[in-house]
Formats: sequence, structure tokens, C-alpha cells
Amino acid sequence: MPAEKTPYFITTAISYPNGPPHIGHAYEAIATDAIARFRRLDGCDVFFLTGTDEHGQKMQQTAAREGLTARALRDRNVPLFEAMVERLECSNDDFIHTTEERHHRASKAIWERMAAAGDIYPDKYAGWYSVRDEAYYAEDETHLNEQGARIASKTGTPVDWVEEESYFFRLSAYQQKLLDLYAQVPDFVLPRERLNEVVSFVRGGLQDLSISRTTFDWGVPVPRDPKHIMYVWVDALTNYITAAGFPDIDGGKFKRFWPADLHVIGKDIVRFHAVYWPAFLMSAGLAVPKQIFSHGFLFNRGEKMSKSVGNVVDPFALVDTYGVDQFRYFLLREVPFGQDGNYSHEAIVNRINADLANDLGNLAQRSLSMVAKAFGGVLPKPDVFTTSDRAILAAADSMAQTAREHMKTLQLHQVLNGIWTVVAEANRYFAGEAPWALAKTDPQRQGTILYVTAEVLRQVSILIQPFMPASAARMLDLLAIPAEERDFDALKTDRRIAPGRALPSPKPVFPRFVDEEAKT
RNA sequence: GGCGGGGUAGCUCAGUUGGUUAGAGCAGCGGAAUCAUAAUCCGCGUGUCGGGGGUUCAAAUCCCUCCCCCGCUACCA
Repeated sequence: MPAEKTPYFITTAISYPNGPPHIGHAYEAIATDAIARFRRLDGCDVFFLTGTDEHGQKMQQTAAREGLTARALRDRNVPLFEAMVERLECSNDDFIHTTEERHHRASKAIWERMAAAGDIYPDKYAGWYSVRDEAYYAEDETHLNEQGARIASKTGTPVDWVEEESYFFRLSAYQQKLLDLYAQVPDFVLPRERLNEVVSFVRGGLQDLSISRTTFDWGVPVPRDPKHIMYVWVDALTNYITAAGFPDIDGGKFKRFWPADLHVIGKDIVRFHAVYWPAFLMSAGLAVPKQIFSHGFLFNRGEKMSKSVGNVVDPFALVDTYGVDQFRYFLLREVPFGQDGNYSHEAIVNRINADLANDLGNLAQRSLSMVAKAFGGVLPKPDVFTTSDRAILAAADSMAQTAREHMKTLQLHQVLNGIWTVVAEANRYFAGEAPWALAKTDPQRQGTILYVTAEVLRQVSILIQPFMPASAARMLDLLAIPAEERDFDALKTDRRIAPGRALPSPKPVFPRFVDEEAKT
């Protein structure tokens, strides 16, 4: 019997479908998927969740503007998000919709638990609310713009004066508990700088939070007072436990997967995840998530994407143009995970051609072609390894550990960087050994070089599976690696590629990207 | 205003227990090779390490000060 696998629960934030998905949604899904796949290959029992946050006044308003009901807008846009994660080859195990019955049940249950803890009380709310931000602002966080409209100073979004009955969550009671949490779990939020910001915010004092509204109805009704609708963030954050089976806290799924190991989110919603969410959970008597990772934003040629600038890029179009694995590789390699990043056609093409086609793809093609031509497509049995053979094998053998180290802090770009360092070494090795010159003089030595190269390619291919699943699979097919020999356990040095296997005739896995106008 | 991060080669960045001629990748230039997706390999950088001052035998790396960028946060009129 194999050892019991370690459970690993990872989530994206749920996307807000008041418009079609954009590259930011794609980026988060891709990064989270790469982490999920990495863990799975490394022997974890992974539960990877993504989904859509379908409630709230913003959905209702956007719909009204288009002459739709909120439900109709949801029905139009949500399938695009489902299609996107599929198109991006995401391996999510569940896709949650906050409009689902299971989620309404969970939201009401967490509300009841917070109420039972004495943390929810009715009062009157009076203040400024930004529908666009789904956030409340104090008077002094707003100002009048040139048109005389009041807007949130921080985000420039319009705010409305809201004065109504509202339930409040006693967030103020959790200040010290949150600070204790941050002190005890210093990597609760990564990158570190983000936690610093959270800590200073919480130190500054917490106000109780208005958590219900009565002016619209697109959301989860408050238990026993259904004229109130839950504040969308109460509802949204709860999705993570809904998918884990809440409110069935004695169920196997919840026991196994909650608390979540990692919430991957954008840096704009750190506060909701690092302050409100743990406070809600503490109030409800539930465990808080183990870690939150805040990724950066993507800019189109240095400019923030916006509809008015007209530089919003459709992730489907990018995938169609470059290929899904190429797009995934670019984002995860080019952008230091946690920082903001830039993308441009030139940068993407450069990565595709330099890293994928030239460095890795061509190495595979030139070496495997030689196996095909000089050895009849059968991977040769190696002779005694020389110093240079042992050096490149040692470099390859160290990749897995390096990757794991970088994965601990979720430095995805460094994981790839480490792998490509070995690819570069393998190219130097290949050029230095010049196996093409040995066909007549020393075929045995030539075979050893090709064997060693194939072994390096095998390890590289296994390790890039989380990032480029389909291409990695094709590489492994070319090396005739059976499905059961593709997890990270197969990277152990006593599980080298087996000589004597017949390899399929090699086909390029990573084609060069040539611009249309350059093709003629 | 406060807190935090940052300002290093054309571009993206690495580089602190201070110590040989400050590094990598990409781009550029020159050469080699020709097995391979004209891919690969080798060679080539006199950079005010944001400015100024200081400590030290020695500072990108420590101290002071100033400038600029980004994030979070507070506040004033």
C-alpha cells in the first residue's frame, strides 16, 4: 500500500463575472494550476478549487445597465469563465458558483455561527458605499470630483450615500487575535511585504463591518431576516468552505481539506482575505487558512489594462495566437510571482523562441533525431560515464530539490529558471561532446552521450509538467516514458531512463513563433 | 505625514556577517560548428551601483542627508 497522501487544498479567488474574463483571471488560474499540478506530481492529494462570485450589487447594476436581470448576466458570463479555465488546461477539481444551493446553505450556516458567537448585531449604517469596489468608505476617504460627484479617493470610483438598517460584524473584537495570528504565522501572507501592510492596517484599529444590505436582492438572504442580503464579501469568502463541504464539518471532505493550504489571490483583495476572512472564521469557530499568496497585476506594454485605453486582451485570443502552454510558460517564467509584470507580443515571442524552441525543443529534436538515425530509434545503453556525463547528470538530479525549495515560497519563476539553467548546461554538454562527430569513430561513446541527454530531457520534461502539461506529455511520449513513470518520484536517481526502449520518431514539440508578416 | 518596498549594463533583474578587475538572462557585435526547429557553442560590457556627505585600510553593501518611483495607511485645507 502506498503511504497515505498528504491533502493539499488550494484555491484561486472566485472571479466576478460582471464582464468577460480578462488576462488577470487567466494569470491567477494558470499560476494556481501550476502549483496544484506540482503538488499532485509530488505526491499530494490535491483539491484545487476555482469558481465565480456571482452575487452583489455590482452584478445587479451591470445587468440593469444592459437591460438584463442579474441572473441573465450571470448566465451569459459565467460559462465564459468555465470555458477559460478549461481552455487554459486548468486541473481544478471543482468549480463553485456562489449562486448554488450548497453555497447558500454554507453562507447561512457561517452567518448563524458568527451570530451565535455574539459577533453580529443590528444597527443603522450611514456612510459611503462604492458599488464598483464593493467596499465601504468613511467620509474622509472620499471627495468631490470636478463634476461634483463624490468618489472614493483611493480608487476614484463613485460612492453612494447609504443609510439603512444593517447587520454589523464585530470585527473590532478580532484586532488582537489577528495580530497574534500574523505574529505566529509570519508567512501567513506572501510576499512578506503584503503582510506588513496588513499588520499596519490592523494595528491602526478595526471598525465593525456592515455585512448586510436591504436595497437590493441579488445575494444570499440573511437567516431569519430575509429582507437583508449578505454583504457580498461574506458570501464570497465563504465559497472556500462551501467547496470543502461546510456546513458538514464532521464530513470527511471538510476534515480532510479544511483549513485550506493556500489561497492564491490578487493583491487588491489582500485585506478581505487576510483580515476579514480569518476574523469570520475565528468567530465561526473554524480554522483559518494556512497561507495566502498575493500575486501582482499584468500590464500591457507597461500600461494598465483598461477598457477606455482599449488594451484589454482576451485570454482566449492569446491562447489561440501563442498556444496554451506557451502562454502559461511566458506568464510564469517572465513575471516574478508576487510582483507586477508586463506582457507584450515581443516578450512572448522571445520566450517562445529562445527558451522553448531553441533551448529545449531543439535540444530534444537534435538528440532524438540522432537516436533515430544512428541507433534505429532505440535508446542506446550507456558505457561508463565520463566526468562530463556525471556533471550534467548531477545537475539534472539536483533540479527537483531546487524546484521544491523555490516552490516552498511559491517562486514559480525561479522553479522554471532553475530548470532552464540545466537546459542551458545540457546544450553546452551536447555541443562540447559533439556526438555527431562520433558516428563512425566511436558509436559507443556517441550512444552514451545520447543516453545522458535523454535522461536529462526526461527529468526536465517531468518537472515542466505543472507548467506546460500538454507539451511535457508530448516530450515524455517522445522519450517513451510510461504514464506511471511521470511523477516526481520518478526523478530519483535510481529510476533513470531505461535504455533499449524503442522511441517514436521525433517531432518538434515547441515550434518557433514566426510573425505572419515575416512568413512571406 | 507615517510605515514598507525600490532606484545596479539598452531591457528585466541578482548581488549585505563591507574585501580580489560589480554579475546573470535577453537584446547587440564578432567567431566556431553544421547533429538539430538557421537552432547550438565560444568570445566581447570604461556601467557616476539615484545625488551628496560620513565611517573604514576597504562600501553597491554600514551611518547621515537629499531626490525620484511604487504599495499600504493617516490626515489637512
